[in-house]
This record gives sequence, C-alpha cells and structure tokens, in this order.
Amino acid sequence: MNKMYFQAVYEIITTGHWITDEVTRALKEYGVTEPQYNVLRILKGAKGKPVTVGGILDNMVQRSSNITRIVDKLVAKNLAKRTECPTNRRKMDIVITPSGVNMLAKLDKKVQAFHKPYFNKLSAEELTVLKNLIQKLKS
Amino acid sequence: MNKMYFQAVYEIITTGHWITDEVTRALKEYGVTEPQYNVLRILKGAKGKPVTVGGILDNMVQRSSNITRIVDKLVAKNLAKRTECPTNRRKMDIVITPSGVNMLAKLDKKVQAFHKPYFNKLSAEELTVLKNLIQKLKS
DNA sequence: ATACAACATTTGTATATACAAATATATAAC
DNA sequence: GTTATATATTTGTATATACAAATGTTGTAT
Repeated sequence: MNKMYFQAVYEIITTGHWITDEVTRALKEYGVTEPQYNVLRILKGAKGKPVTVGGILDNMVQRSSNITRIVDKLVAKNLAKRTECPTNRRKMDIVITPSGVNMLAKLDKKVQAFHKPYFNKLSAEELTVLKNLIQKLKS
Repeated sequence: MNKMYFQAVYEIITTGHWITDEVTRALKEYGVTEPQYNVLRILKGAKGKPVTVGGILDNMVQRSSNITRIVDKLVAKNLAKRTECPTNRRKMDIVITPSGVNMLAKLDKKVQAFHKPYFNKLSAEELTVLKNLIQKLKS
C-alpha cells in the first residue's frame, strides 16, 4: 500500500529505539537508567524549584506509578530528595541534590560522547527540515 | 550546543516510541504484544520457509533469549510452530501456523487503522526526504 | 579420534514496565 | 458540616526485558 509511508515510519521507529538503547548502555556505567537520567534532567531544568510527580509526568512518557519508583531509585542513590508539598499534601516536592547535579554532569558527558559522531552528519537546514517533517507527519 | 541536532533527535525518539506504544495498545485486544506481532510478520514474510531464532534476530532488535520466550508465547497460542532443524540440531525451525496467518491479518488491520490518519500527512516526496535524512543522520 | 573453540538456543535472575486497585488529600455540592 | 467527587501518588501484580551463565551441537586443529 503506502510503501513510502511505512519506510519512513520504519526509519523513525528503529532509529528512535536505537538511540535510547545506546544511551541506556552508555549510562549503565554509572548505574543510572535512561528514565532516571531524564528525571534528573527535568529536575535540573526546574532550576531549584521543586517538581511534583505530575510535573515530571508532563515531561516524559511514563506511568505515574513508575515515576514513583524511578524517583525511589534516585532518592536511594541520594541523587534526588523527596518531601511532602507544604501547600498540597497530596503532592510530592522532588528536587535534585548537589550529588545529583554532579552525576548529571557526568551522564551528560557520556551522552554527548555518544552523539558526537552524528552531530555533523546533517546541516542545520537539513535538521530543521527533518524536525518539521516529523512534526507534520503526526500533526 | 547543537540545538537543532537535539531537537531533531528528540522528535525521532518521542515519535518512534509513541508509534510502538500505540501499536502495542492496538494489538492488546488480541492478546498479542508488539514483539510477538513482529515475529509473526517475519515468519509470514519467509513464505513458508522455516526461520531460526537467529533469523528472527537479524530482523528485529531483541536479545536471543527473549526471542525464545516470545516464540514460546506464539507456540502456546498456536500461532507458530517450533521444530528442531533437521540439518543442524542447534537451530530451531520456526514457522507460522494457519491460525497465525489468520491472526496476523486481523492484527495488520488494526495496525493499518492506527496509521490511517497519518498516511497522507506527507507527500511521497516528503516521505522520501524524511527517510533519507534519517538514514544520512546515522550514516 | 579427541580436545577445544565457536555457534545456537535456552534458563536463571534481577530489574523495569503496564495496568488496576488502593490510599490519602483536596475540592465541590447540598 | 457531611458526603461525594476529583486529584495526586503509591502499592500490588503479572508480564517483559536485559544480561550472564548454562546447555547442547557443530566445526576445527592436532
């Protein structure tokens, strides 16, 4: 049927999974999984402001129940801290610790190293076209 | 740093995972997982010729140990049959059953239904550009 | 022929995930 | 104010996955 469509989709799927798989392996050296890494980045991105489970949820495709357990792991490793939100006791205030910031720097270096060989394969213009085409595809 | 690069990569990753997640959910109605669906397609694609675990492995990103268990599930549901390869007793000859072919047709219909809204978002030319850009990116 | 390395698949195990249900708190209706 | 509903997170459980080790078979060197 729509052969071109499926060829393009196939590329997107396999490439997307390949990248996360490789990043996962790169992070493993530090005992951190890819979702844990993403949570650390979200926490760091909040610049000191605490983030709730729901806030994390908005920034990554995961079940809330798993967010809880991912944060559990970060807390156990002292990379994040979790306290009850003072204004709404249903919520949890999650922040990255100094140790977490430190770890994140190392993890980022690892991830950068993985991406380095691919940085310059496409021009800025080509990258923009690529991004826009994918966005258009799922619009 | 290379902002454009990461924006494009982000699109690839999230879109790739989104598609497999949605397909997984669509298949769930028939009690088949996405990897199981992929194995069925590989078996069907072999047009009657038996496929070994390694052969399946070549066509999908999975550990061989998991292939064994995915095939276990298919065999348990009578969607595939597994026999010892007569010429090399280390290998297993795996074939799709008539029941599996039947199931695959239904699964394909489900998957087609998911993709339908996206078929015509991009022109044939745009799809080709998209595919080529991704391939160039990871070349 | 026998020993040893390579190959193909499977089993064991620890962790991760999805989904449903449970818990706890806040908001709204009356 | 009390009950009902909605919100936010957590717990339980079954399944899926990664990785390492085990099993059984074939190929190769001597």
